[in-house]
Amino acid sequence: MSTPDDLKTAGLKATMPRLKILSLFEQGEARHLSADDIYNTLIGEGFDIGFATVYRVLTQFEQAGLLTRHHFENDRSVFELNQGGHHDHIMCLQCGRVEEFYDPEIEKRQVEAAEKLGFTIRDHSLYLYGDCTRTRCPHRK
Amino acid sequence: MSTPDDLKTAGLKATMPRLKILSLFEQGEARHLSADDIYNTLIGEGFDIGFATVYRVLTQFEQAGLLTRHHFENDRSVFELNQGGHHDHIMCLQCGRVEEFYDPEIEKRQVEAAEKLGFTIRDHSLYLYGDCTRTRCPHRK
DNA sequence: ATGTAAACGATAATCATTCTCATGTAAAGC
DNA sequence: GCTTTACATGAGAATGATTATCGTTTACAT
Ligand SMILES: [Mn+2]
Ligand SMILES: [Mn+2]
Ligand SMILES: [Zn+2]
Ligand SMILES: [Zn+2]
Repeated sequence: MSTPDDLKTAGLKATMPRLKILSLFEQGEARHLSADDIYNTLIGEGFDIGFATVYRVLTQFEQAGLLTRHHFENDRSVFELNQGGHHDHIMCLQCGRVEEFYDPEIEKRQVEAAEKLGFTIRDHSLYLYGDCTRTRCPHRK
Repeated sequence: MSTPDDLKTAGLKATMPRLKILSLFEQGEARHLSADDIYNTLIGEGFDIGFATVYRVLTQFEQAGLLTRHHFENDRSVFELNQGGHHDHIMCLQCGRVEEFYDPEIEKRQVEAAEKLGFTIRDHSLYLYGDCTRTRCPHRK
């Protein structure tokens, strides 16, 4: 559960929609949530909320540094709680499962590649797409 | 300029819209073109074409292996001719300039990271975002 | 408790992309 | 060259995610 102070610290008023949304991430059912996921979960719990609020709050949380927004290769954004530091993602094209990884050598070489071209990196995105190699993908939908 | 055979080889009828679009990439004014870029350029040249055709043809070219589709961190897709092999991209957040790079070590480590997680990579996307370090960004809009 | 600026939710608007469908055309066969 | 026909095209509607608008509600400082 998230506490009102989590929001106040981030410079945001502690409103009910914000607390509910932050809680969804903190209680950790799933690490990567879309606006749609959040809207449907909260409506399903009987909490009255609108898409406008969901999108507004997600953007505010991103700007406040509470969440990171990801653009996988489909059309919608997913969000993830900022905890445990930066990492990159791999998604199974069969079942949609997402796993995380971090390779400091890749990170370093990204900076170097940018420098060689006269750029200073501010951000980057790295997504791998593939298939679970297990005989039967355990997450097949 | 593109020749009808370029299309026939790819298993596509040599129609006027397809030839025009492929030529835009081959004559190389810009390496990275959006559907909007293509539509506006052709309309500007007095050639009558619709967005439906532009999007349809771009998808066909992608499936035929003639083009690669890129999703930068904005909302629209850009396309690039498949020549010279795979590479990744860095975009200037100030002026939108795009440069290309390729680091075999990064590529190798991506495959290894995937293997460790039990995945076989089929595709990946790596985009760096930053600023031109030159005193005055030469491409500022 | 009250006042006020901020936040909310319903709904309309955007915008890139895709779909529908009536018409046009490339190229295969005569 | 001329038909045939399956495939391609362009206009415009539809889609789907996200954003903007706006009247109402609420957090919270006074
Ligand atoms: Mn990374
Ligand atoms: Mn790459
Ligand atoms: Zn899988
Ligand atoms: Zn620049």
